[in-house]
Amino acid sequence: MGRGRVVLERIENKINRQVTFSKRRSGLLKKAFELSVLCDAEVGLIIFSSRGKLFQYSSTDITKIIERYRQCRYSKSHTGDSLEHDSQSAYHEFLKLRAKYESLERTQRHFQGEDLEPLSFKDLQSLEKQLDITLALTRQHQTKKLMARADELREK
Amino acid sequence: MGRGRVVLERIENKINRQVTFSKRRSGLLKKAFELSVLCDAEVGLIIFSSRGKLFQYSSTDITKIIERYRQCRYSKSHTGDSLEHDSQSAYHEFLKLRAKYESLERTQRHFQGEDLEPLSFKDLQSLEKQLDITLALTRQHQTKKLMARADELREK
DNA sequence: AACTATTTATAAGA
DNA sequence: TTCTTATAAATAGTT
Repeated sequence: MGRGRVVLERIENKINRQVTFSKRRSGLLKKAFELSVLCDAEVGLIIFSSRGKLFQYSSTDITKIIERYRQCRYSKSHTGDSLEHDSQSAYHEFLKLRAKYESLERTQRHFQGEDLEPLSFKDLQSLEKQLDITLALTRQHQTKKLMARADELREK
Repeated sequence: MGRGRVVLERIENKINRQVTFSKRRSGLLKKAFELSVLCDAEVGLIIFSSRGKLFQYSSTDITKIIERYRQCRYSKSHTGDSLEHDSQSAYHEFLKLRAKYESLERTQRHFQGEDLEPLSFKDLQSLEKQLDITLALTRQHQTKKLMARADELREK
Protein backbone atom coordinates (compact mmCIF):
# COMPACT_ATOMS: atom_id res chain seq x y z
CA MET A 1 0.00 0.00 0.00
CA GLY A 2 2.46 2.48 -1.02
CA ARG A 3 5.02 3.30 -3.54
CA GLY A 4 7.04 0.24 -2.96
CA ARG A 5 6.60 -3.31 -1.98
CA VAL A 6 7.31 -4.01 1.64
CA VAL A 7 9.87 -6.57 2.67
CA LEU A 8 8.88 -8.20 5.89
CA GLU A 9 11.85 -7.52 8.06
CA ARG A 10 12.87 -5.00 10.64
CA ILE A 11 13.31 -1.59 9.02
CA GLU A 12 16.89 -0.74 9.71
CA ASN A 13 16.70 3.00 9.20
CA LYS A 14 15.62 4.35 12.54
CA ILE A 15 13.72 7.38 11.26
CA ASN A 16 11.92 5.29 8.74
CA ARG A 17 11.06 2.71 11.28
CA GLN A 18 9.64 5.31 13.57
CA VAL A 19 7.52 6.88 10.85
CA THR A 20 6.23 3.54 9.67
CA PHE A 21 5.49 2.61 13.25
CA SER A 22 3.45 5.71 13.72
CA LYS A 23 1.47 5.20 10.53
CA ARG A 24 0.85 1.50 10.90
CA ARG A 25 0.13 1.77 14.57
CA SER A 26 -2.74 4.14 13.97
CA GLY A 27 -3.93 1.97 11.11
CA LEU A 28 -3.91 -1.08 13.34
CA LEU A 29 -5.73 0.66 16.16
CA LYS A 30 -8.33 1.91 13.74
CA LYS A 31 -8.89 -1.53 12.30
CA ALA A 32 -9.13 -3.07 15.71
CA PHE A 33 -11.82 -0.58 16.54
CA GLU A 34 -13.65 -1.20 13.27
CA LEU A 35 -13.60 -4.95 13.77
CA SER A 36 -15.11 -4.62 17.20
CA VAL A 37 -17.87 -2.34 15.98
CA LEU A 38 -18.73 -3.99 12.68
CA CYS A 39 -18.60 -7.54 13.92
CA ASP A 40 -19.58 -7.10 17.52
CA ALA A 41 -16.31 -8.61 18.65
CA GLU A 42 -14.35 -8.05 21.79
CA VAL A 43 -10.91 -6.81 20.89
CA GLY A 44 -7.90 -5.99 22.99
CA LEU A 45 -4.73 -4.65 21.44
CA ILE A 46 -1.53 -3.77 23.24
CA ILE A 47 1.45 -2.26 21.44
CA PHE A 48 4.85 -1.39 22.80
CA SER A 49 7.10 0.63 20.56
CA SER A 50 10.71 -0.49 20.37
CA ARG A 51 11.47 2.29 22.82
CA GLY A 52 8.92 0.95 25.25
CA LYS A 53 6.06 3.37 24.80
CA LEU A 54 2.64 1.86 25.32
CA PHE A 55 -0.32 2.12 22.98
CA GLN A 56 -3.55 0.36 23.51
CA TYR A 57 -7.02 -0.19 22.22
CA SER A 58 -9.75 -2.21 23.79
CA SER A 59 -13.38 -2.49 22.88
CA THR A 60 -14.26 -3.03 26.52
CA ASP A 61 -12.32 -2.89 29.76
CA ILE A 62 -9.05 -4.52 28.87
CA THR A 63 -8.67 -6.25 32.21
CA LYS A 64 -11.93 -8.02 31.48
CA ILE A 65 -10.63 -9.09 28.10
CA ILE A 66 -7.44 -10.37 29.68
CA GLU A 67 -9.47 -12.15 32.31
CA ARG A 68 -11.61 -13.76 29.66
CA TYR A 69 -8.53 -14.68 27.68
CA ARG A 70 -7.10 -16.45 30.69
CA GLN A 71 -10.31 -18.33 31.22
CA CYS A 72 -10.25 -19.52 27.62
CA ARG A 73 -6.60 -20.29 27.59
CA TYR A 74 -5.94 -21.88 30.91
CA SER A 75 -9.04 -24.03 31.37
CA LYS A 76 -11.61 -22.96 33.87
CA SER A 77 -10.11 -21.02 36.64
CA HIS A 78 -8.49 -17.68 36.41
CA THR A 79 -6.75 -15.08 38.46
CA GLY A 80 -6.05 -11.45 38.28
CA ASP A 81 -2.42 -12.16 38.85
CA SER A 82 -0.58 -8.99 39.40
CA LEU A 83 2.79 -7.44 39.17
CA GLU A 84 3.51 -7.10 42.83
CA HIS A 85 6.59 -9.10 43.49
CA ASP A 86 5.16 -11.13 46.31
CA SER A 87 2.01 -11.90 44.40
CA GLN A 88 4.17 -13.40 41.66
CA SER A 89 4.84 -16.30 43.97
CA ALA A 90 1.18 -16.37 44.93
CA TYR A 91 0.40 -16.75 41.27
CA HIS A 92 2.95 -19.51 41.06
CA GLU A 93 1.23 -21.29 43.91
CA PHE A 94 -2.01 -20.87 42.08
CA LEU A 95 -0.61 -22.42 38.93
CA LYS A 96 0.80 -25.33 40.88
CA LEU A 97 -2.53 -25.95 42.56
CA ARG A 98 -4.31 -25.76 39.26
CA ALA A 99 -1.94 -28.30 37.75
CA LYS A 100 -2.55 -30.64 40.68
CA TYR A 101 -6.27 -30.09 40.39
CA GLU A 102 -6.32 -30.91 36.71
CA SER A 103 -4.27 -34.01 37.22
CA LEU A 104 -6.59 -35.17 39.96
CA GLU A 105 -9.54 -34.42 37.76
CA ARG A 106 -8.12 -36.69 35.08
CA THR A 107 -7.67 -39.55 37.54
CA GLN A 108 -11.16 -38.96 38.82
CA ARG A 109 -12.58 -39.26 35.33
CA HIS A 110 -10.94 -42.66 34.98
CA PHE A 111 -12.62 -43.80 38.15
CA GLN A 112 -15.89 -42.72 36.61
CA GLY A 113 -15.25 -44.75 33.49
CA GLU A 114 -14.49 -41.73 31.32
CA ASP A 115 -11.50 -41.14 29.06
CA LEU A 116 -10.34 -44.71 29.33
CA GLU A 117 -9.18 -44.88 25.72
CA PRO A 118 -5.77 -43.31 26.28
CA LEU A 119 -4.92 -45.73 29.08
CA SER A 120 -2.53 -48.57 28.44
CA PHE A 121 -3.42 -52.15 29.15
CA LYS A 122 -1.33 -52.04 32.30
CA ASP A 123 -3.08 -48.90 33.47
CA LEU A 124 -6.43 -50.55 32.88
CA GLN A 125 -5.34 -53.60 34.84
CA SER A 126 -4.27 -51.58 37.82
CA LEU A 127 -7.43 -49.52 37.64
CA GLU A 128 -9.45 -52.72 37.63
CA LYS A 129 -7.56 -53.99 40.63
CA GLN A 130 -8.19 -50.80 42.55
CA LEU A 131 -11.88 -50.86 41.61
CA ASP A 132 -12.20 -54.42 42.80
CA ILE A 133 -10.65 -53.57 46.12
CA THR A 134 -12.83 -50.51 46.61
CA LEU A 135 -15.91 -52.41 45.56
CA ALA A 136 -15.24 -55.06 48.19
CA LEU A 137 -14.64 -52.41 50.83
CA THR A 138 -17.78 -50.56 49.85
CA ARG A 139 -19.90 -53.67 50.20
CA GLN A 140 -18.25 -54.48 53.48
CA HIS A 141 -19.14 -51.05 54.78
CA GLN A 142 -22.68 -51.36 53.59
CA THR A 143 -23.03 -54.63 55.42
CA LYS A 144 -21.55 -53.07 58.51
CA LYS A 145 -24.08 -50.24 58.35
CA LEU A 146 -26.93 -52.66 57.94
CA MET A 147 -25.78 -54.78 60.84
CA ALA A 148 -25.43 -51.72 63.04
CA ARG A 149 -28.95 -50.63 62.18
CA ALA A 150 -30.31 -54.10 62.84
CA ASP A 151 -28.61 -54.09 66.24
CA GLU A 152 -30.14 -50.72 67.00
CA LEU A 153 -33.61 -51.92 66.16
CA ARG A 154 -33.19 -55.04 68.23
CA GLU A 155 -32.16 -52.95 71.23
CA LYS A 156 -35.40 -51.03 70.96
CA MET B 1 -11.69 -1.30 0.64
CA GLY B 2 -14.24 -3.02 -1.32
CA ARG B 3 -17.13 -2.50 -3.57
CA GLY B 4 -18.94 -0.29 -1.20
CA ARG B 5 -18.22 2.24 1.44
CA VAL B 6 -18.37 0.87 4.94
CA VAL B 7 -20.66 2.36 7.52
CA LEU B 8 -19.22 2.04 10.97
CA GLU B 9 -21.89 0.22 12.82
CA ARG B 10 -22.69 -3.32 13.76
CA ILE B 11 -23.48 -5.35 10.64
CA GLU B 12 -26.99 -6.58 11.23
CA ASN B 13 -27.04 -9.43 8.74
CA LYS B 14 -25.58 -12.35 10.62
CA ILE B 15 -23.99 -14.12 7.67
CA ASN B 16 -22.46 -10.93 6.45
CA ARG B 17 -21.15 -10.11 9.88
CA GLN B 18 -19.54 -13.50 10.14
CA VAL B 19 -17.89 -13.25 6.75
CA THR B 20 -16.62 -9.77 7.46
CA PHE B 21 -15.36 -10.90 10.82
CA SER B 22 -13.41 -13.71 9.26
CA LYS B 23 -11.84 -11.45 6.64
CA ARG B 24 -11.06 -8.53 8.86
CA ARG B 25 -9.82 -10.71 11.67
CA SER B 26 -7.19 -12.26 9.46
CA GLY B 27 -6.30 -8.84 8.12
CA LEU B 28 -5.89 -7.47 11.61
CA LEU B 29 -3.78 -10.40 12.75
CA LYS B 30 -1.59 -10.01 9.69
CA LYS B 31 -1.10 -6.32 10.29
CA ALA B 32 -0.32 -6.86 13.93
CA PHE B 33 2.36 -9.30 12.88
CA GLU B 34 3.75 -6.92 10.27
CA LEU B 35 3.92 -4.06 12.73
CA SER B 36 5.85 -6.13 15.19
CA VAL B 37 8.34 -7.27 12.56
CA LEU B 38 8.80 -4.05 10.61
CA CYS B 39 8.98 -1.76 13.58
CA ASP B 40 10.43 -4.05 16.18
CA ALA B 41 7.41 -3.56 18.37
CA GLU B 42 5.87 -5.81 20.93
CA VAL B 43 2.28 -6.51 19.98
CA GLY B 44 -0.44 -8.46 21.71
CA LEU B 45 -3.83 -8.87 20.15
CA ILE B 46 -6.79 -10.71 21.59
CA ILE B 47 -10.04 -11.12 19.69
CA PHE B 48 -13.25 -12.73 20.81
CA SER B 49 -15.89 -13.30 18.18
CA SER B 50 -19.42 -12.43 19.13
CA ARG B 51 -19.97 -16.11 19.73
CA GLY B 52 -17.04 -16.25 22.11
CA LYS B 53 -14.37 -17.89 20.02
CA LEU B 54 -10.86 -16.75 20.82
CA PHE B 55 -8.26 -15.56 18.33
CA GLN B 56 -4.91 -14.24 19.29
CA TYR B 57 -1.64 -12.92 18.03
CA SER B 58 1.36 -11.99 20.07
CA SER B 59 4.83 -11.11 18.94
CA THR B 60 6.21 -12.61 22.12
CA ASP B 61 4.73 -14.55 25.02
CA ILE B 62 1.43 -12.82 25.62
CA THR B 63 1.60 -13.21 29.36
CA LYS B 64 4.80 -11.17 29.27
CA ILE B 65 3.07 -8.51 27.24
CA ILE B 66 0.20 -8.42 29.68
CA GLU B 67 2.63 -8.26 32.55
CA ARG B 68 4.46 -5.39 30.93
CA TYR B 69 1.18 -3.68 30.20
CA ARG B 70 0.21 -3.88 33.82
CA GLN B 71 3.53 -2.52 34.94
CA CYS B 72 3.16 0.40 32.58
CA ARG B 73 -0.39 0.99 33.61
CA TYR B 74 -0.28 0.55 37.32
CA SER B 75 3.18 0.25 38.75
CA LYS B 76 4.03 3.89 39.28
CA SER B 77 0.93 5.98 39.16
CA HIS B 78 -1.87 3.74 40.13
CA THR B 79 -4.62 4.89 42.36
CA GLY B 80 -4.27 2.09 44.83
CA ASP B 81 -7.52 0.26 44.64
CA SER B 82 -7.37 -1.39 41.22
CA LEU B 83 -4.31 -3.41 42.06
CA GLU B 84 -5.65 -4.23 45.45
CA HIS B 85 -8.88 -5.34 43.93
CA ASP B 86 -6.98 -7.45 41.44
CA SER B 87 -4.94 -9.27 43.99
CA GLN B 88 -7.97 -9.70 46.21
CA SER B 89 -9.91 -11.35 43.47
CA ALA B 90 -6.84 -13.46 42.71
CA TYR B 91 -6.81 -14.60 46.29
CA HIS B 92 -10.51 -15.30 46.10
CA GLU B 93 -9.95 -17.43 43.01
CA PHE B 94 -7.21 -19.23 44.82
CA LEU B 95 -9.48 -20.04 47.74
CA LYS B 96 -12.21 -21.25 45.43
CA LEU B 97 -9.81 -23.51 43.59
CA ARG B 98 -8.46 -24.89 46.84
CA ALA B 99 -11.95 -25.68 48.03
CA LYS B 100 -12.70 -27.47 44.77
CA TYR B 101 -9.42 -29.33 45.01
CA GLU B 102 -10.09 -30.50 48.53
CA SER B 103 -13.56 -31.62 47.65
CA LEU B 104 -12.28 -33.57 44.67
CA GLU B 105 -9.58 -35.07 46.84
CA ARG B 106 -12.23 -36.35 49.24
CA THR B 107 -14.22 -37.96 46.45
CA GLN B 108 -11.04 -39.46 45.11
CA ARG B 109 -10.25 -41.05 48.46
CA HIS B 110 -13.62 -42.72 48.43
CA PHE B 111 -12.90 -44.22 45.05
CA GLN B 112 -9.72 -45.61 46.57
CA GLY B 113 -11.64 -47.20 49.41
CA GLU B 114 -10.46 -44.68 52.00
CA ASP B 115 -12.55 -42.71 54.48
CA LEU B 116 -15.67 -44.70 53.77
CA GLU B 117 -16.85 -44.56 57.38
CA PRO B 118 -18.49 -41.15 57.20
CA LEU B 119 -20.54 -42.13 54.14
CA SER B 120 -24.21 -42.89 54.50
CA PHE B 121 -25.72 -46.12 53.31
CA LYS B 122 -27.13 -44.33 50.30
CA ASP B 123 -23.74 -42.82 49.46
CA LEU B 124 -22.18 -46.25 49.69
CA GLN B 125 -24.83 -47.68 47.40
CA SER B 126 -24.28 -45.05 44.73
CA LEU B 127 -20.54 -45.47 45.04
CA GLU B 128 -20.97 -49.18 44.55
CA LYS B 129 -23.09 -48.59 41.51
CA GLN B 130 -20.50 -46.28 39.98
CA LEU B 131 -17.71 -48.72 40.74
CA ASP B 132 -19.63 -51.51 39.07
CA ILE B 133 -20.15 -49.44 35.96
CA THR B 134 -16.54 -48.39 35.76
CA LEU B 135 -15.37 -51.91 36.42
CA ALA B 136 -17.39 -53.17 33.49
CA LEU B 137 -16.07 -50.41 31.26
CA THR B 138 -12.52 -51.07 32.34
CA ARG B 139 -12.81 -54.75 31.49
CA GLN B 140 -14.45 -53.88 28.23
CA HIS B 141 -11.53 -51.61 27.33
CA GLN B 142 -9.03 -54.24 28.30
CA THR B 143 -10.73 -56.75 26.05
CA LYS B 144 -10.75 -54.23 23.27
CA LYS B 145 -7.02 -53.65 23.69
CA LEU B 146 -6.35 -57.37 23.64
CA MET B 147 -8.44 -57.91 20.54
CA ALA B 148 -6.69 -55.06 18.81
CA ARG B 149 -3.33 -56.55 19.66
CA ALA B 150 -4.42 -60.00 18.48
CA ASP B 151 -5.55 -58.51 15.19
CA GLU B 152 -2.22 -56.83 14.81
CA LEU B 153 -0.32 -60.06 15.37
CA ARG B 154 -2.53 -61.93 12.94
CA GLU B 155 -1.82 -59.35 10.26
CA LYS B 156 1.89 -60.01 10.64
C1' DA C 1 2.58 16.86 8.49
C1' DA C 2 0.85 16.54 3.46
C1' DC C 3 0.77 14.49 -0.83
C1' DT C 4 0.18 10.86 -4.15
C1' DA C 5 1.44 6.68 -6.59
C1' DT C 6 0.81 2.16 -5.48
C1' DT C 7 -0.09 -1.67 -2.94
C1' DT C 8 -3.15 -4.00 0.03
C1' DA C 9 -7.49 -5.09 2.11
C1' DT C 10 -11.88 -6.29 1.48
C1' DA C 11 -17.24 -5.88 0.06
C1' DA C 12 -19.92 -7.91 -2.96
C1' DG C 13 -20.75 -11.39 -6.06
C1' DA C 14 -20.14 -16.19 -7.85
C1' DT D 1 -16.19 -21.90 2.60
C1' DT D 2 -13.22 -20.25 -1.17
C1' DC D 3 -12.26 -17.44 -5.39
C1' DT D 4 -12.68 -13.46 -8.04
C1' DT D 5 -12.85 -8.71 -8.93
C1' DA D 6 -13.98 -3.89 -8.50
C1' DT D 7 -13.13 -0.53 -5.46
C1' DA D 8 -12.02 1.59 -0.99
C1' DA D 9 -8.43 2.23 2.23
C1' DA D 10 -3.76 2.14 3.86
C1' DT D 11 0.62 3.51 3.39
C1' DA D 12 5.83 3.93 1.26
C1' DG D 13 8.29 7.12 -0.56
C1' DT D 14 8.53 11.87 -1.46
C1' DT D 15 8.06 16.86 -0.59
